[in-house]
Amino acid sequence: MKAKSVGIREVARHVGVSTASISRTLNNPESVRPELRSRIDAAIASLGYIPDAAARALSSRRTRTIGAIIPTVDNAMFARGVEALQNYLALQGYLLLLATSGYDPEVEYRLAQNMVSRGIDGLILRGDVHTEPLRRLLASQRIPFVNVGVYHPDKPYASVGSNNEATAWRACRYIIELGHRKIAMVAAISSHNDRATARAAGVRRALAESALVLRPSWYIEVPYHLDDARQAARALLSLPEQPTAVVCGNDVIAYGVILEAERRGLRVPADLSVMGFDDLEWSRHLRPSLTTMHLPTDEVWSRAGEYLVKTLAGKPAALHHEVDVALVVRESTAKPNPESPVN
Amino acid sequence: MKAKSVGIREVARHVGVSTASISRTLNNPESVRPELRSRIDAAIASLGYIPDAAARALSSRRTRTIGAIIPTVDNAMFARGVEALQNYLALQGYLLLLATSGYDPEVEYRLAQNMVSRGIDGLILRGDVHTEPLRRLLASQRIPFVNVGVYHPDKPYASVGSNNEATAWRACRYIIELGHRKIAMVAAISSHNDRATARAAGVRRALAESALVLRPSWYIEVPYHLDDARQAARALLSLPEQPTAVVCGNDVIAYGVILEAERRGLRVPADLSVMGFDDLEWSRHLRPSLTTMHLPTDEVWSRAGEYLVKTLAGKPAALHHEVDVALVVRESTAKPNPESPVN
DNA sequence: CATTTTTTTGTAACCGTTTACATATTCTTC
DNA sequence: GAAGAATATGTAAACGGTTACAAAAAAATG
Repeated sequence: MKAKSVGIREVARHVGVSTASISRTLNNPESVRPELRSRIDAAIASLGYIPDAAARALSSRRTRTIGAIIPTVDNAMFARGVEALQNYLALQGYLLLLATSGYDPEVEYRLAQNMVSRGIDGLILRGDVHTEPLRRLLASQRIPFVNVGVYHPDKPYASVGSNNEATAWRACRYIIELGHRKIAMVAAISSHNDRATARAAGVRRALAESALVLRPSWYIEVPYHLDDARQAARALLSLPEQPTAVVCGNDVIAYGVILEAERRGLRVPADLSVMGFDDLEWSRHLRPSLTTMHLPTDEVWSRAGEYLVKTLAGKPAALHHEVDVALVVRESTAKPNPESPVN
Repeated sequence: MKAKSVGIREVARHVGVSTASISRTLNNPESVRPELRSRIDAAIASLGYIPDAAARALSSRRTRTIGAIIPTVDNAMFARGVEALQNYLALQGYLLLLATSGYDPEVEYRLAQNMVSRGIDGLILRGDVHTEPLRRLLASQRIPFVNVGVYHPDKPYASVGSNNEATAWRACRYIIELGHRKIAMVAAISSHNDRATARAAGVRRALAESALVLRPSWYIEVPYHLDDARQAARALLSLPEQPTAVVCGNDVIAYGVILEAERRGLRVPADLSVMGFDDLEWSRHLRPSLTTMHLPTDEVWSRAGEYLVKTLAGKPAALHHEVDVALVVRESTAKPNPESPVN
């Protein structure tokens, strides 16, 4: 009845060698004579032997597994990034252990604990708002980790991403240079989200530099859904005084704003300019296509993986990596139109 | 220098009991006297002891980890499903080990092997095209698994999803009943994708029942990207004889077709009806909003998790579960228009 | 209160690998 | 071809928990 799956001793007995040789062919093939190695390989194949990773991890203290904790996978950016990351890791012989925290640092901490206990070799975290216990945990276990989506060259732990504040500043600057003065922002929820916070800060700074101010009723935070973005746009466009441009925290929000504006009879960009952030795959296909800041998501994530793999291999790796962001001008932005009904 | 992280023996020594008691408080708290238990809990907390999952897995032969192998996470349906699944599993105290195969059964098999060696308690697979070795592997290791996104009550292994053939049939049937006769299909790549295959078959059957036939030039398969869908639409709409309706393999394709049709000056649905499949979150927001078949993605995936959790707990669970799909009529479909330029 | 039953705790073997170290084998070199 | 060096293989002790079984303590019974 019992399956009694084959272990390393079975294989050893079968070939007539010691378990050490089997282990070696598996982990360090060059160290065993080719003739023997091939006999062992044959036996492994014929017996269908699969090494037990738990035992392996226990005795070698390595798992070749990298953990990643992200807020949610139901977000095009993360989905894409995780895909790129997992492809990179697979190539390097690592497996990805993925969990989502729902933007809750408490949950993030528990997940990290769970992963540590499972023996991950390294950890990838999104952003930068981690609890102190989490940092202590990783330090005490000597687990290398990297923050993705942020770039903090001054901090002592690794990061790969861009400077969100500066990027948002550029986005807003572009809108100002187009001639807009009445500029609103629909941002992502900033609580426990340093990227969202930084982006809002960048916009504020750009405005301030032009002696403009983001009035409270022109700043709205919404979840990552078209519904909510439209809701925000509705509120914005019902105000007695309306903005001529909206800078958005991400492309999904921007698209929601466009949809709602057009539903209300406004033309984008003639009556309202809308600026995105992220440059999702479909942003260039929309009508109007989206002016946005392009982030090289794939690169960010695979570089994060690269950093860990290198570090684990004992090779030197730069602690911080900044990726290039680019302003992509498309159809959703234009000079403010004095003829427009909103003016 | 060495951290020498605390183990169970440390804790035991600290409290002055045997390791067995520590283990028991961890795994079966009721079996230890409350007074002792709380002393142990305190020691665990104060020492910051984290049990080593590898050792645990090795000696108990359980990991409380569920594996999932999906084609890609860069697909709104999968992303959403995985999110729902992981939430459910987290609630049940399981961790999700995720990997993507890129629609390659060979890769899928290798990933499964890797996961098995890591000791997953159960496995979730997308669809139904699995290699024979994979099935043998799971059988020999006695690892319960479930196929997601398909419903095959006649097969001996678990499935949860809908009957894609029947659903596609309904979609096409609806188009036919609107009065369309010139019907094209832009499908997802069918190789190694049973859902795509089944959907195409359903459309063909519906057509056949109305004495219609899907001519070869009106059937195009494309990857899951707006680009490719638009390309296909371009080809379709350049044909000497053009269809009045297009049934699409999923919502992304449908949206691509709409975008391209409108770029070419056709109005949807006046000149061309477009039918989607899946009902993504944004499908109802588009202009025109998408007529499509609604699939309860979240439910499908969490039910898959539920099946495994129940099975692992030794509770009985139905081997097959069919979810409800619904035709959602929105703005992208209409009766064929005799005035239309395409006629 | 002695005896039996039940509950709590301890002992130690075991889970399936890896790897330091010892030993055997093969290759160089003179 | 013997001595020494280099390489290949074997031996056996970890790795850090779990758990069957034994022993001790507490509770129930007559």
